Amino acid sequence: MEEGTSESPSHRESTVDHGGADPFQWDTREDCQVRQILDRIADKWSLLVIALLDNRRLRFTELRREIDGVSQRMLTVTLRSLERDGLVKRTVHPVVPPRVEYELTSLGRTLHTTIQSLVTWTEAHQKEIAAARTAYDTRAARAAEATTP
Amino acid sequence: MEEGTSESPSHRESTVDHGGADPFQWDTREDCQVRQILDRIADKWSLLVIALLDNRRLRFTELRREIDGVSQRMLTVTLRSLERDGLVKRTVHPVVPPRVEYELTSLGRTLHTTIQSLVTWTEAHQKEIAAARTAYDTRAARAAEATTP
DNA sequence: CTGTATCCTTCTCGATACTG
DNA sequence: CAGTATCGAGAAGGATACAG
Repeated sequence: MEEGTSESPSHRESTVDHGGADPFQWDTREDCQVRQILDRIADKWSLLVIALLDNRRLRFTELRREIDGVSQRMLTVTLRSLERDGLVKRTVHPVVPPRVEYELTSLGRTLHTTIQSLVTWTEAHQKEIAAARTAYDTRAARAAEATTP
Repeated sequence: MEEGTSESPSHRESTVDHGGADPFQWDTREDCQVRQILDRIADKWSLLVIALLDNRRLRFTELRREIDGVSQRMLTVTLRSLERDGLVKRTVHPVVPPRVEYELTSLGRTLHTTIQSLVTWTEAHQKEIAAARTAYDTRAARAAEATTP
């Protein structure tokens, strides 16, 4: 597998070294911890997997069917990453044909809860964002039309 | 500019159409609203910009200096996206040389607040995640060594 | 100073084929 | 059923040059 490991090829230590006493200081470095988590939950499929696994155990094919559009490859890669991070538990039943089930770990469930606040924010503000986009695009269009009348 | 517009080339309406009464139903579609917001804050630089702009007005060059590693191009692209979404306000002072200042909008500040819960979660669980990764990698290494002794 | 335009490299992801 | 392996298209992002 050529990806999915994301074993930070960085030259710097990943451990945060806040200079002061600030409990939560944003990290301007590229290998920031928050960025790593965000990259995980914001990639194309992880969010959906975490959502669908909420309080359920699902088989590979069930996930694949529910997600609609995910390739076999990407579902595998996504699940491996989530498993590696301890967010998803993978259970292989030694039967034939193989039966593999996925479920959130307790850590995964706490992340799910946290993500909900983001979902809530999005639900609450999507109108504003849509409006801002429209306004911006309208202004941009008018500016372009002023340059080329 | 070949990017940054992200004018959803989707064939479907973006407005959410939950079938039932669930206040927050996850959307399995690709053009899900939450995904759009996540893509914004999880791209390589937006999170840092939002973080640095917290309660401050900064000039282009000041942002560039503070972010460390961002290219001129990507800072511009990032700021334009954030501005388009109504998260950042751009103020041009008609002087020469030009002076442009950026600050969070009130919408941007609420997003900043929301993101903090994710930062908090990350701070609280980064040890667990690191441990999970180590454990997974160790298991994987042992498995590989068992196949090729 | 604050951008925009272009080129070019790197990475991601999907399609496809094959396996235990 | 649940993957793994390989390949290629396209997007993202950095370097560089130029402009108002």
